[in-house]
Amino acid sequence: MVHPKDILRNILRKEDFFKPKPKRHSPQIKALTNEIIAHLESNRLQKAVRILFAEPEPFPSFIYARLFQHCSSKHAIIEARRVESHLVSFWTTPPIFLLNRAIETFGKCGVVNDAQQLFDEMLMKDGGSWNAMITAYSQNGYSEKALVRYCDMNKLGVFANEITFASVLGSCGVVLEIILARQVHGLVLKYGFWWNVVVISSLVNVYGKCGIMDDARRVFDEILYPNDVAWNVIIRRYLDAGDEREAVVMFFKMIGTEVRPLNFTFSNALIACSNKSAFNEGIQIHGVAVKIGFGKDEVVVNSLINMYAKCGALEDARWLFDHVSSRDVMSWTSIVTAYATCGRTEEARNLFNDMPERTVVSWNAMLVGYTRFLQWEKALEFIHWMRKETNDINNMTVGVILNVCAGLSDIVLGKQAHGFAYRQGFYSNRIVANALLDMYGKCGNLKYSKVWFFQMGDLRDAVSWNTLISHYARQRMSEEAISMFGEMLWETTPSEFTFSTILAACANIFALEQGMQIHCYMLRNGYSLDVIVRGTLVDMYSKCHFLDYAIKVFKDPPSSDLILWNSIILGCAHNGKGKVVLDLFELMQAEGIKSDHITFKGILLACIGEGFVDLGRNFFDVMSKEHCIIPRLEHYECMIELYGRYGYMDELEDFVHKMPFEPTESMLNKILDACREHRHSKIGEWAAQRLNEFQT
DNA sequence: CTAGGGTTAG
Repeated sequence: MVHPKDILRNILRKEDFFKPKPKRHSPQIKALTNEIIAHLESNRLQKAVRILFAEPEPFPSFIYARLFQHCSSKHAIIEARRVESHLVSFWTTPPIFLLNRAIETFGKCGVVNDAQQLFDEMLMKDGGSWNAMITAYSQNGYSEKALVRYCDMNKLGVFANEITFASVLGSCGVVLEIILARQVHGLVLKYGFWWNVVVISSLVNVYGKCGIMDDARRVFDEILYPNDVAWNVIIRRYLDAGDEREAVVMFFKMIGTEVRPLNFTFSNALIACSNKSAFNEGIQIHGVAVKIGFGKDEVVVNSLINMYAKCGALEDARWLFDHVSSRDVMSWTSIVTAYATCGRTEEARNLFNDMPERTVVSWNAMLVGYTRFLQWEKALEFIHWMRKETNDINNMTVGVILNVCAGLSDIVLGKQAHGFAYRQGFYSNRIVANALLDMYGKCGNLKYSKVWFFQMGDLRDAVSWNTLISHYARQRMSEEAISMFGEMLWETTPSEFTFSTILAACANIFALEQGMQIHCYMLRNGYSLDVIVRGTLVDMYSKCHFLDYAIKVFKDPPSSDLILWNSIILGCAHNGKGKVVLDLFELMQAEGIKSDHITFKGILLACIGEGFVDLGRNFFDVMSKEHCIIPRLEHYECMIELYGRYGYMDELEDFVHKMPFEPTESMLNKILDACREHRHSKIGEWAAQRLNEFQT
């Protein structure tokens, strides 16, 4: 069998026929050539090119190659164009390989149009020309064009080689072209390129990017000696696929081989630890990094800062930052992010102010910190400052600006931000579009939210559906929310977030039937019942007086999540199972679960239901004295209800006068009712008088 | 000689 490479070689040999015979260069050209080399060696590209134009005749071909090489590494577009123009002007037939170099250089300089023009004008092309063109497309983000060119190449019968395949697979990975990638996989095996690490790791990359980790792993395992990039690819793909565990496992497997990791591989492993809050593994990776000499690598240190911050070890992150030898924008941004995302926005801001230079990401990090901790005013002030200082914004910035408008429920501001997003050209970005949807909903303009929702078209995703449904649910339009859920199933897949929203809507209107259906849907389709979903399920069942089911969901599997315990406690309290509430509370103590103000609200409600006045008073005292929970308005309301309902009027009077704040209107009404019921005029008169003051 | 991977925000 004839190897395709040989066929290619034969074709080339035929083309040699058309080449002009190599001619001797004049002594003058030789002198100029030496001059060019001298300039290039001392890094004077411009002068070198100028000398080239001193003579309108061909120079030795290797000099063009060297000039192109310099243009590529310096991104020198003008010089590249000049060298190419000399080549095509003064040669009768420029050698194909030099034109290929020109195409590559244009590609590296980011001027794809120049590359394409030259490619289209070439009368003679070889496989290298196609490779150069395809690579130029794929390196500049024109993945579809790269793939189209590859198809043209096949149609013309030009053979692809390993370089073609590597580029094509890279583009397939960007546009998730799995079908073409599989075809290329077949050709790679057929042509016998299975030994080529570059090609095979590109395959691993495509499979991983398309979410087919099983195939990615199978191909990876067939690499005899994976190199650093191959390991990096498989680890990164596990990370993106959400399999952080396997990413870390693979990282340590790699450490067991001779291959020295890349700094980015450390980053990827550390990100995996951050996502899973795997502090111990993170520390081990830190140890490895120091041991094999990555302790001072900026990329690694920045990732370590992030890892420590995300694992809650802010002080360790700070220590690293303070001791890093050379701080760059990214380490500054990392430490600002660390402080901002854990709510220490003040310290984050101080660090931010000290930054020698900033990027959009640094600005955004601050903004995200403010919004996550609901500091809307500060966020707004920051936005104004940001707009004054820099024009650098991206979709993230616009999204957060819209979040701030939503948080402030300021529709006027929101509309301004809407216009801003439109003018800045971020209208067709998914994050921005969803933020816009959310903003109109939170500002109370649900009507426009819905209009925009339909206008979004292809931009609409599961997040958009969740957003709109949650706004319907939040604005007490539960029926609409539930019917939208039905429509959602036609277009996209619901998430746990969707289910908890819908279940809450069901609970609002006591739609037991639908609630149960949702519950069954989740079980049938293998959704995990996380604590949030279980909490809403418990809520839904107990609101619909289906306490047995609520308890079943609560019990299995056992959980130590406080919110879940609160849900069942409130559920029992509202269903008149006060004694169960007290049992549950005892169990909670035994399990060592810390209670909060909601737990105690449930307990007090239970005492009201059962008429345990002394017990209730006792719990109210214990709450602040032993559990360090400051009683809130609703706890005081409960106590007033408790004393009032069971006629403990002296205790009631004493309690009300000792309250650290003025009684509210509804409290006074409650007191008045109790006084009527139990014929106790003294405090009743007082309450009536205070109520009158309220009305005037 | 050309080719593959890639940090910080949500």
